[in-house]
Amino acid sequence: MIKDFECVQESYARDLLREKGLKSTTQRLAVIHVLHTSGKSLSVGEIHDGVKKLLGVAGLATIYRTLDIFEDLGIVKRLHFPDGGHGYAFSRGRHFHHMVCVDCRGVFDFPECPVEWLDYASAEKQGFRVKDHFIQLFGQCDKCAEVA
Amino acid sequence: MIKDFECVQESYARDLLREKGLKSTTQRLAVIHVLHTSGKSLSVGEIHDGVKKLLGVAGLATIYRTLDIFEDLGIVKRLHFPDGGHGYAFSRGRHFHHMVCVDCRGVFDFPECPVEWLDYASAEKQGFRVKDHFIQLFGQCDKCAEVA
DNA sequence: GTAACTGCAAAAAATTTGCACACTG
DNA sequence: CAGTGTGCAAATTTTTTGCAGTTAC
Repeated sequence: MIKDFECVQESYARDLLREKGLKSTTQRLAVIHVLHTSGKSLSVGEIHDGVKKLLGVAGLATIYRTLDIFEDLGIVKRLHFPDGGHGYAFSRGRHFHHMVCVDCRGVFDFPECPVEWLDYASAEKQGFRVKDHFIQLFGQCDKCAEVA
Repeated sequence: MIKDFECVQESYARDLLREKGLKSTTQRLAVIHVLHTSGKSLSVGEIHDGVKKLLGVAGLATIYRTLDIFEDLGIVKRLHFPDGGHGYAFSRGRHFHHMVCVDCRGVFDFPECPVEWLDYASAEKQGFRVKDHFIQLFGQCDKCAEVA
């Protein structure tokens, strides 16, 4: 087992996994470590590479399975990019929204949820009951703005 | 050329295509027809099947290319579903938001844009300039609510 | 006419599955 | 030690590409 993994997300993940009777394996913690040190959203391939660098070997299938679990647990969120691609990033929970820098794919919390402020009058007028939503903001972060 | 294609989206698409120097081919109009008659979001495969039924033959590659173009033009929007899948539906423009019924994948307009009501104070506090956003609401439509 | 398009078949990319072995709790 | 999880390789699924032959304008 590799030391130096400690971060908020790790202990949180350990707890959630334990609650569900799932195991905190080296590979799962490595995925967390990779996401943590990158500080941005990563593609499946990038996560796979990071875990391989950390552990020597890692099956791509394990990465997929791990990300599925983490997404269910709300630790991680699948983000969609304007170019059609997608990636994964930490999330503070299933119902948090994120801002993504289109240049570096860095991820920032977006604390407000504008949808909650909204009454669903127009939705109900169409006979639609809103149960959940997905929001993602695109833009440019500080650092990428400087470079440009 | 197949008759009976006429719908708002068709003439709109024809105009946009012409503006860009692109051609209103039978296949492109067929994609519009299929989306129009379905009245909901469809997977690439479903669109392909629909076009094949209409034209006899249709290359899958053409469907992909057509959807890419239509998405660029803002006629069509790629929607993401909670199960990880995705599909395409008509959009009134690049910046419209939609509600998707998780049962039938029907798509409804969501006229308000809650994000526009929002000041980006918290975003700017983090040094982030918001430039665009993606919103999708999930829920249940009238008909699916009755059945359930 | 001629550029833009198409279908096809092959290639590439992305994701899933089955299974024998390994590790966590 | 029991059941969960892993790596691997193969299977599947999804998307892209190159090209010779069409078609819209």
